[in-house]
Amino acid sequence: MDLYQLRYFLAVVETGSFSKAAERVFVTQPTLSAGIKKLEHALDQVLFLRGRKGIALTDAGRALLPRARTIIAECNAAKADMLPEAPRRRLRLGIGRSLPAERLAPLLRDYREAEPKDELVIRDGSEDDLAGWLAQGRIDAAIGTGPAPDGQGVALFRWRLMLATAADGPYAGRSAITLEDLDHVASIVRSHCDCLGEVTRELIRRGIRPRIVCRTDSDEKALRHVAAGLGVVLVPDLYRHPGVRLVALAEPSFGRTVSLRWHGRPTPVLESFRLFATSHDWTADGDGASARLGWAR
Amino acid sequence: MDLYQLRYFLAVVETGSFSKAAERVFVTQPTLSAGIKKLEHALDQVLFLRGRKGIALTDAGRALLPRARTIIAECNAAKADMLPEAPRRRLRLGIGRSLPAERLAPLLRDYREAEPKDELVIRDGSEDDLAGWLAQGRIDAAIGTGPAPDGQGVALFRWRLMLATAADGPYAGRSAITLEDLDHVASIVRSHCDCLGEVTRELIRRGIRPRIVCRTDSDEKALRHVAAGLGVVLVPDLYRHPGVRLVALAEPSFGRTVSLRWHGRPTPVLESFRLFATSHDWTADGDGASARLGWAR
DNA sequence: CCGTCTTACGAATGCCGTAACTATA
DNA sequence: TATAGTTACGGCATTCGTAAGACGG
Repeated sequence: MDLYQLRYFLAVVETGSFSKAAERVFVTQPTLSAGIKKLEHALDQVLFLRGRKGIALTDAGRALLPRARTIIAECNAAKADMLPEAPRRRLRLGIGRSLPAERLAPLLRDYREAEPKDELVIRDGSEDDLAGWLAQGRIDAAIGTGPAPDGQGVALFRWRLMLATAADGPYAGRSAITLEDLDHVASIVRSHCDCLGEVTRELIRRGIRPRIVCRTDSDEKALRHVAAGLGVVLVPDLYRHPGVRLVALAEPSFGRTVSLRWHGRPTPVLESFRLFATSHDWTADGDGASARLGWAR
Repeated sequence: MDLYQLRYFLAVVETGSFSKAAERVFVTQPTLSAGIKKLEHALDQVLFLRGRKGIALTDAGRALLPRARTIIAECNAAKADMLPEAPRRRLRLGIGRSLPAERLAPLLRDYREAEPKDELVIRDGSEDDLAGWLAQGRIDAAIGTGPAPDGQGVALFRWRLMLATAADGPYAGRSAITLEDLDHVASIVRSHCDCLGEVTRELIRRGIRPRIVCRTDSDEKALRHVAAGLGVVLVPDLYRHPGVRLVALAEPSFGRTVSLRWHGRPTPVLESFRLFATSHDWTADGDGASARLGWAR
């Protein structure tokens, strides 16, 4: 067992792929692959299930994960301890309200562990807030769905609206639905949804009238109502909730590309964060279990 | 920075010397020396002060120590996690009452970190107790001053009786005293002391009569009384107490050799523990600060 | 055919041991 | 002279990159 192997291991877990992990640790993909193999051999355990859908942790891998995290975090902290008075780098980061916190948390935690000396200051707000703060220099960068000026932003991932329905409800078995299926259906409206305008316009254009049973600006409440069978709701596919199944919206697809964007010349700490964010595994769940794990269980 | 370097680092701290550390990690001494140098270079910090009296940790070394401990402990634990159902090895260890617990604790902690799967069961008792338990097979090994049958014991370290006196008291400035100096001096008697018989016999033979002001079987109480100026007391040189200075007993030297001993054929776990105990730094304080540090401060 | 991971091979790095050296007591 | 640590040098393991192969969508 060796430190670099644990770094490779964490990189694979955090990026969700061998190739992206290789980028993150600045080696070629075969080199990283060999490193993981060495680690697996040293522990005499298979750590990842390599499947066409991606990478999944085995039980042994899950057992190793928290230990690897603390080992690498302690190493980084030890190195940080030794550089006294390094000018503290700060990154003020604005985050769009529409992004679920549990998706962002792993990225922030991973970054803090990798760069313990950097200070991350998070603030969330609407897309308008973010644009304003960015222009005023009150934040250094923003993660959201707003447009990025040329060369001052990178796409991170894309989400699409999906229909959230009770796991035992009428649509639970369907692989996809269309807007027409929503006519007269008991529906919940997330009043803060980024796509609300587009969707209602399209519904009106097609003469579809869902039966609104609840309006809320809380995603959590909306999903709980769905789980309870009150109705259905359109949510970004990032969300997960017990008792709720997500069904794809077939024909007109509503969605947003979430990007990291900034204003002016990127600072060093921003470059470092950008490297992390662009190679992050956005499909993973907040607790480290992979969303792709479905195929492995 | 690399794992093997941290292992070297811990070995040096725990054994108090480069040579003994090299034995412990099964490399030659130059190899270990180079490893430490690599670590110091990687962290850009001097970790050890090499003096003629031994090794002392620098501030940087002290800062690194707890992190190195958790890193290595987590690594060992991770490896241990991967071997499920390894037949749990148990070592029942008897410890003589005369040994201060704070001297033994570092050894036990270090061993537990190095071999997290092994189970250490500690029991303390008098030397007679230890001998009896050992013969009955109720403990696997004993650490104490009793004699070891041939080939069934190894010496660990030797202590001598020293005079404990108040730091601001009359003897505090002396480098050594003789028994004669104790005539009519206010003295405390540790009634459980291993050497009590020898000492009193010698005092009587010489016609020396200290003035007994307190009898106790608590080392802690005795030393507190000394610090308060009640009198002096003879204690093993292992002891430390705030406000108490130890002065050597010049001419007749009373002492004991502490050894690890067992009965019959040593088990594998005992061999493993013996390796640790024989290369342990018995001069170090319980909190990891070195007793030899005097020369470095 | 592209994306993803594995296998194969040559080069460079670096760990390790032996041996010689230095310094203190 | 003995003990403790450092420096010098050669052997060998291993990490890394490049290139080619296997595998599925």
